[in-house]
Amino acid sequence: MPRISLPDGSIRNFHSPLTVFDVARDIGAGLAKVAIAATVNGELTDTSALLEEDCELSIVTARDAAGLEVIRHSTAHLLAQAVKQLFPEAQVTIGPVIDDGFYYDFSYRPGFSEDDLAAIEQRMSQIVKDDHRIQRTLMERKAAVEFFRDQGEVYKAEIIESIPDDEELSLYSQNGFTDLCRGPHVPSTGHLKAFKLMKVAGAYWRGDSRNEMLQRIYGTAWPDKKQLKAYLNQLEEAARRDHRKLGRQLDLFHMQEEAPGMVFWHPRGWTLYQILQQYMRIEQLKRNYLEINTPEVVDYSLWERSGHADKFGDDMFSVKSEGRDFALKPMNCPCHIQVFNQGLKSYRDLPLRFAEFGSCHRNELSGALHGLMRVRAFVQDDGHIFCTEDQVQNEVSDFIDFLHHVYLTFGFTGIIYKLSTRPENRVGSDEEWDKAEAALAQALDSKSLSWELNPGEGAFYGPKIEFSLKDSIGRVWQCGTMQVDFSMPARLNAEYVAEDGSRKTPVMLHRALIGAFERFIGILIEHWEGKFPVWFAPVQAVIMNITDDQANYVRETQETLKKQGFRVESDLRNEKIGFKIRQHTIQRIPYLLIAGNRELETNLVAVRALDGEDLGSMPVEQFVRDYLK
RNA sequence: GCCCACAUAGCUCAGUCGGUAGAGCACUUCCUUGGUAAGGAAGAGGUCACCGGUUCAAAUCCGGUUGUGGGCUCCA
Repeated sequence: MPRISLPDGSIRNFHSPLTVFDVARDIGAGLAKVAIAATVNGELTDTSALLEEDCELSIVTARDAAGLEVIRHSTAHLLAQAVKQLFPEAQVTIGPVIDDGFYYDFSYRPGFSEDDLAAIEQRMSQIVKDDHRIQRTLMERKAAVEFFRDQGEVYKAEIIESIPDDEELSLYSQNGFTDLCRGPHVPSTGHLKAFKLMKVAGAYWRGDSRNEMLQRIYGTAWPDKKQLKAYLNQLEEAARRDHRKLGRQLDLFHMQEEAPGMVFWHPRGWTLYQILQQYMRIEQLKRNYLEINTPEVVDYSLWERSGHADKFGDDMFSVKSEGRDFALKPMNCPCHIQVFNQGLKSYRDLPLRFAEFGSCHRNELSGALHGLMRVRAFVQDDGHIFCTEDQVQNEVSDFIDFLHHVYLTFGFTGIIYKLSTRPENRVGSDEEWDKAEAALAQALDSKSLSWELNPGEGAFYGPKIEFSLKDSIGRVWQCGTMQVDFSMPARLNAEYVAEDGSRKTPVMLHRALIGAFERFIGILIEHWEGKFPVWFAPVQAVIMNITDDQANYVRETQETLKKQGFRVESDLRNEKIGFKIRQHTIQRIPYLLIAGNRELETNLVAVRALDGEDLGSMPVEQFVRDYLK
């Protein structure tokens, strides 16, 4: 007779055998209806699970976070069932839960079109309406492999074969459709009330581009229609913040077919770029960086010596001139070593910090390009620190502080930290890797940052920390980086004279805070939704007249502000003031200054903030003091 | 590069059954000189991304190329 403890502290006794569902029904018919899973002694299970011993039980419904995951997982199975009904020759593979929904990968040579999605979704709704029971069964591994192979499901069979021998295999069946799955799942298909198939995409089997490309169908699922609708609205909202859209609306930049993956910056966008660069220049000078500049077109032999030609040759743009082969630099490091190598360096010179706003070109795969976020020509806030091994941790620590200072200036809080460690193919000794990985991890830990480990994802020359930010729809983009390099200084003969007079090879740290200006500005546009703070706004204020009488006053006032270095435009067009305000508000100008006869006579300007707030009339000097500075 | 879509005026988009293109905004000119998110009128503007095919006839159907978007892979 099991004793069941419930979350409210009560204990109920039952005669076994009984299931989770029985308990839920005992508590109330309403609960039994909405129960989709349960936790038994903290472990998530199906409502059909048998309770044979004393346990702590909590019924899971769609309202629980765990319940939502179950719903999404079950919706993925629902999708697979619908696909198998409509396209019997399609093979199932995997169908996991992801943020906001799920996907399922199928092997289906003809491929799915977007029209197919509508038909599949319709079939899914029908299966939900029929409310089929979902049943769990256990099977031995060998039998399971045979079971799926018999059905022609070679991918499933392959998955099962890769599962360890001792693990229990569970299968879930709904109206004749059976899938391998750890579960748990909702009790019946009728519990899946709000879902939508979002898109079809290709995805390589097991994430390897040498494998077959599968057909992936993405979907979203929610406890109810209202939440589904809210989610879809939220997506539309995010699309409004898209930097490509705002880039056009705010006249910041454009791209065109003749230069794929490269940016034409317009006056306002280039102003953003310059403000960001000037800000970074001042901040790094404060921290003892020495700014340099190096060539963009460099003889191919340097890339051969640095190792780039070997590993990244396809990604480099090359140029031939007078029979010589050149390449556009894909990164700045080899050039920085050339500067380091001029003149004999002493240990007293270390750490030596070079910085460059380095213009790089990389011939990225066409399919990888993405607005400002992934381009073929970009400028990095690149820097290389030449130092001794003992100086590494301190430099890394200072760098993280620097990065936090910069990111906080822009209001970024959700920074994602990843530590990528030694890959299989690498240079350097295990001792060096141990030391460098430990230095990076300790620098992160000493600041109490929570970071993810990316095992095996480091560069061949050393481990790295990646600092990433999210765009408006939650896509993660790497911006900052800190990499330890054991290889390149030696390859390119960098050395310094140590205390004992011997020649030693310095460690090189590659580092960037914002990463690429293009990407960072893309993220900033979305982060601020184009409403830049006044210090960053390409146009800080527009001053406008009401009638022609104030035209000269407006011109003079604009001149006064421009002479003080502020970015101010005037609007003297023969238009009503409401029209001008509307246009400049849409352009997200932080302050609008209005001059009518009242202001002309009193030598004031009427100030309106972007949010519409009337800040009153004031002398220009007061506006500068209170709002521009 | 691979999978799925898309490409019409400067921008946002419509264009049915294949019969040589349309709206709003923006632009130019004129009227209007006004007080905090769109004053009025007229005008100009398109080799329907590009190349080829089918057809008496192609923005429309078919094939290819380029670019863009969403994914996958990649991102030194």
